[in-house]
Amino acid sequence: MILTPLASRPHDHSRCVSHALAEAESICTRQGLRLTTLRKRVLELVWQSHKPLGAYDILAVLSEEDGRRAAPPTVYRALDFLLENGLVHRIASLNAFVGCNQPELAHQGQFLICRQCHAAIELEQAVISDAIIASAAAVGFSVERQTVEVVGLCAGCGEGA
Amino acid sequence: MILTPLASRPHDHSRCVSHALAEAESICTRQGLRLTTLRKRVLELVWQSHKPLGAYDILAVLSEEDGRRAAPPTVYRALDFLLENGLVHRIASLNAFVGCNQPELAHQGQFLICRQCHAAIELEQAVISDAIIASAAAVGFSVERQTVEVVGLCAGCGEGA
DNA sequence: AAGAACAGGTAATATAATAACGTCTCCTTA
DNA sequence: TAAGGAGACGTTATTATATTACCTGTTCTT
Repeated sequence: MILTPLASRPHDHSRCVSHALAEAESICTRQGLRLTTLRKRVLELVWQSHKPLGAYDILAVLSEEDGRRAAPPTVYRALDFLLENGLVHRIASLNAFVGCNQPELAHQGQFLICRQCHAAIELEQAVISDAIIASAAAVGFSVERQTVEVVGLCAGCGEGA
Repeated sequence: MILTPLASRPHDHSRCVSHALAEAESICTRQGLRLTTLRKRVLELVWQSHKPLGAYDILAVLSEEDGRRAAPPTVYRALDFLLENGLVHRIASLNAFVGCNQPELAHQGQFLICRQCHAAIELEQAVISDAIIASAAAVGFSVERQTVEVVGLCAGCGEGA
C-alpha cells in the first residue's frame, strides 16, 4: 500500500493549521509555557503551507500586517521558542522553517523536500534513525541530533515525468 | 570490531592532504578539468584539518597570504568547482566545507559531526541511504540528493564522559 | 507592592552568499 | 600564427540570513 503523505496531495489545509495550533496550545498549557500572541502567529504562518518558510518571509508578513516593520530578533526569538519546544523544525539546507507534525513525540527531523513544489514531507522512520545510530556506534560515535534532508520529487510532481 | 575513523584519532595528517591533492590532480586530469593554483590551494585549505571550514575562513587565509584581500566570489567559485566535481562536501548545518574522502565514487554525504572537537567523519553506509530511499519510495517520493548530518560525540571526545 | 523572570521592541552589526561586469589567459581552429 | 571563444578570476556592490546588546514593559511570585 502506498500512502501518499498529506503534504503532497490536496487537502483542507485550514484543518492542518487549526489542528496544529490547538495542539500547540495544549502542549504549552500542559508544560507551563507561554504561547504568546506573537509566537502563535509565527507558528500559524509557518503552518500556512507545507512549504518551509524563511525567517525573513515571516518577518515581511508581520511587518505588513503590523504597519510598523518588525525586526529580525522578533521573529528569531519566536522561532527559537518554537524550535526548542518541538513545534517547528528548521531545514538547514534551505535556511527555512516548517511546522512539526508530531510535536508530542520527541523526535529527530527527517524530511523529503520536493524540488518542484517545495513541499517538505516529514518522516519518522525508525529504520532510518536506527541505521544512523548503528553506523555511528560502529565507529564509537554517540548520536545526539540527526538531520536528514532529502531532495527529490514528491508523488504529485513525479507523475508527469 | 570497532574501527575508529581516521578523522577522530591522531594521524600523520600531511599524508591525508597530499593524498587528497594527488587524487584530485589525477581525477581532474582524467576528466579534462582544470585544477588551477587557486582551486588546488582552496582544496588544500579545506583538507588542512578534518574540521569543516567556512568560506570566510578560507578567504581570510588567502587574503593574508596574498597581501591583497581576496573577495568572496573568488572563494565561492573555487568551492563550487570542487563541489561539482565531488572533491569537497558542504555541511549545510554548519555553513562549512570539508574534503571528500572518496572523490572517485559518486556518493551522497553522510557526516558525523563531533560537537566537541568539531571533526566531521564521513560515512558511506548503504544501509542508511537504502533506508532513506525505501522510506521515500513508500510514499511515492523519488530521491535525488540526500543530506545526513549527525551531531554528537566522537570516540575520542566521548571517552571522558 | 517589590523584585525577579520573561517577552519583546529597536539599532546596529556579524556572517554567508550572490550579482554584475570587466580583464586576462588559454585553447582551439582556421 | 592570429582571431575568436570559453573559462577563470578580479572587483565592487548588494542581498540574504542571523546575532548582539540594550532597553522597556509585562507577568509571575511571594
